[in-house]
Amino acid sequence: MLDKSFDPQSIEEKYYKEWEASGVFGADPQSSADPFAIMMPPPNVTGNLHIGHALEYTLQDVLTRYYRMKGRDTLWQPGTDHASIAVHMVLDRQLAEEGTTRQKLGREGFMERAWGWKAQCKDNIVNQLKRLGTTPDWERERFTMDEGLSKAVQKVFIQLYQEKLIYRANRLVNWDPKTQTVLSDLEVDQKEVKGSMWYIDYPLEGEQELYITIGTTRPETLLGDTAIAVHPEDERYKHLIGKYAVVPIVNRPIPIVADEYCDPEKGTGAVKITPAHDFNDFELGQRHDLPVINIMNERAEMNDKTPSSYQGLDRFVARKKILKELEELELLKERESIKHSVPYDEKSKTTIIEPFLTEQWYVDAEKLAVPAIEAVKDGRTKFIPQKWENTYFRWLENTVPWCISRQLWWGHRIPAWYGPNDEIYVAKNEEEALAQARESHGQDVPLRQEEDVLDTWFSSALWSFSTLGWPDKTPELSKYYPTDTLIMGKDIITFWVSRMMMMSLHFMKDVPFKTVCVHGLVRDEKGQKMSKSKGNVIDPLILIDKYGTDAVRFTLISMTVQGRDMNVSEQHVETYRNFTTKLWNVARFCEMNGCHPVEEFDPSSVIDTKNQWIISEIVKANRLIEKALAECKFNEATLTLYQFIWGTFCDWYVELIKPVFEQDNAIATETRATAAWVLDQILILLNPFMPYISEELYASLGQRQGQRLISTHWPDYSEIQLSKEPTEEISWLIKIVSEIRSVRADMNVPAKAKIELQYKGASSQTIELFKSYEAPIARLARLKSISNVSEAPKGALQTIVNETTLILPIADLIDLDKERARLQKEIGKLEGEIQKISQKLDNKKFVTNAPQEIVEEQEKRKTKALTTKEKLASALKQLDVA
RNA sequence: GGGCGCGUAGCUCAGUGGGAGAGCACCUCGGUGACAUCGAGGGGGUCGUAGGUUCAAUCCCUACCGCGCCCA
Repeated sequence: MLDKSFDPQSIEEKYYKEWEASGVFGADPQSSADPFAIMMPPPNVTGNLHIGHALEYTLQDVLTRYYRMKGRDTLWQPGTDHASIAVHMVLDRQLAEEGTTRQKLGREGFMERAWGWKAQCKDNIVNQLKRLGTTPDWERERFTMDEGLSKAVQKVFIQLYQEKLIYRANRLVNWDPKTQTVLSDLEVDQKEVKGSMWYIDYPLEGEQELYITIGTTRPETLLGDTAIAVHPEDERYKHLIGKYAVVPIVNRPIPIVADEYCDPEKGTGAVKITPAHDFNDFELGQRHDLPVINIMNERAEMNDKTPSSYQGLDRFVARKKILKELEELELLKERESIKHSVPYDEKSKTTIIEPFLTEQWYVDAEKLAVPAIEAVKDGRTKFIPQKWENTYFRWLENTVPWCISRQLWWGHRIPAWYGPNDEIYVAKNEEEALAQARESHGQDVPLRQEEDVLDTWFSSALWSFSTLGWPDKTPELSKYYPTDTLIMGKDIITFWVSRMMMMSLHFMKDVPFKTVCVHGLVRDEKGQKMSKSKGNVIDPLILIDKYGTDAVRFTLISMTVQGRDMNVSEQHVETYRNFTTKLWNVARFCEMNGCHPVEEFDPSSVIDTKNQWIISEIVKANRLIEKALAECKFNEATLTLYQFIWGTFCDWYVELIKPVFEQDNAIATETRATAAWVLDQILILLNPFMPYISEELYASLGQRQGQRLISTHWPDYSEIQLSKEPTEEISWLIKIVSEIRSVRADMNVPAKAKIELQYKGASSQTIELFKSYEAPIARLARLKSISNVSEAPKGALQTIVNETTLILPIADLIDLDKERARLQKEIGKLEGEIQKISQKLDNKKFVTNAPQEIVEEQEKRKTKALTTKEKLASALKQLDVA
């Protein structure tokens, strides 16, 4: 006997262990079954999984469980990502708290510590995933810095270098002075902030008291100025082009050049040019062949190219000093408050990124992008929803060289060595590099290994094939590649999807996945992004502790509207927790009434209409679920389940069959078997979404001979014969009962009162229906009798269902004025409807142009409304007579 | 500045070229034998605004207003 309510805590761990031990999570490359493969987007080893992860992995688990039940050989490939810069930030913070730095610790010591951190973090993540009930193939778990994956990274790097798709170049880059590494364009966030525009006079060379005034937001870079630029058509400055101005403080003469980049409307129309510290200035500098003076070191402090009083000063301290000095020189004209965008690092969003001139490694992303764009254009990879293809195209079509080196330690060290003349040898190991060097030098020369590591996304880009064993030719690779579905957040389409597409197409000559299903972000109940600083973060484990895994999963899935952000609150979880309770209790009902699964039960041979009806309803529900999952419309699948289980099975079917169990006959036997079968089907269909409660109920309700729900087959209902009569009959019954309930409630008939029902005007068919459903109607509508009459008695409530007038002769219980008002209101509604339809039907154009069936439908509706109205009117009249 | 998305019931949101939906909240009734984490019933929306296409627009098109995101 089931307990009074469902207690998720008591069973989740037990079942997870059982599932895992049964080996059902494992893919089998040797099996002949069709594969279904999903790559888990590897979470960063930086801390806990948040609710967004919970959503993403739940969706993947739903598909994995679903296709597994459908008999596919399912591979859900799990793993974690080393997240180079994020781990550095975590560890740097830890080290700072201990009063040390990674530099003091040294590369090896730091790496040891990072591996320790990774181990701890990874265990935590795996445990969280298990608490979510997810079923990836844990045996195949990978980490981006595993030996195998590192081998793949190395091979890719070397090959791309040989193909000249990786090269080294000295360029202006985004520099993070805090972590002291370069960042790619994608890792930089432009933030709109309040700032100042300072107007500074630059004296004209060889002139007395003549100045050109420039506007700048970064006065400290003045020390690195190499020109002033104006628009060639700007009348104010035309005469100055070709002349020289003098940089204040350093007294360096710099040319005044003409360039269309200058906006005469902005500031004074004249701008200072600092090629080493601004991207636009850098390009302008190249056009005009200007010198590039780098005035900062890697900590963004003033370097030895600046006056000695500035050397070693932080860029913002230097700014203050410059401004003060300019003021003293009376060259600072004014300060204007403005809003402008400032580059911050994408990870911590606190460090201002400095444009900085350095030598770095680049991938020629423009070339690799071409096949990646093509593969989506021709449909080899499809995005769901399709609109995200625009994001993908826009980025790839405008992509810039991908800067892949990072001045960090945690990551894949770039397999390159430098010779005595800084020439480059890219090789698998030092030995091979030495051999290369020996060849070109004719003798052994000392080599220096590249210190930098690769951008984390470089290894993530290989995830879809490196995890399957590439570069080796493995059975996994041939069976599961290309994978089927990738599910990830809209925020990493550019970071990850596009790069996986580029790398996969280059190395595998095929797309990494056929479908990319993009989900939105999880926000709090007010629609705000969750963040630790706002304190609105929802920890999935706390929700799970409180409401159970199933409720949390079902909530997240239900809120997933394709590609749209979702606002999640605890109240939602409560709703679906209530749903588990409901399911639990209906299972209890079945159990208490002896509904046990009958092995040889054949849904097609059922004869009772109610049973035929519920079978056809679940067949329909299953169709909707399958369609929804095929289209990644997860919320439609859960909505279907919710409505079927609660709104159809519990609210109507169970209520309808209660009277059946008062007797013990063939129909009761059939009904018990049907109820048990339908409940079983419910549990199977629900399993991918709510794995625990379904598994528990499945085990409790029948003799399963060790068969677990997780390894049960998804049903195939194609053999079941469906006729439409049961649906029509039960819909009629539901309408009758609902109508009587509604009238009773409106008229304040006491809920307990068992009243009489009379009806008139019924067709012979309807009379038959009243006879065969007398018991359930009487029970559900709280009636003591049902009889066919030719005339309604005085003072009776009347209401219409189809052609039939329902009569409740309870004059003593009701308020006649109220009844009059109710009838008038109903008649009013109908009149409105009739008018609307008539307008359409009177329109000749409508009748000629609209499809025939639409016109007929409108005519039918009108006729029906008219008859109902007439009947209500006569009921009203009779009330007045009485 | 460029691109994208969103404005539907008090709230959160589904949905559709031909009769406006769900959950929550709210109101009324109900301690009945699966379930008060419940049951029955109910109120509540000129589907952002203005045009256009169409026999027909909440849905398609255009403009505008408001909100959000991405990219510069």
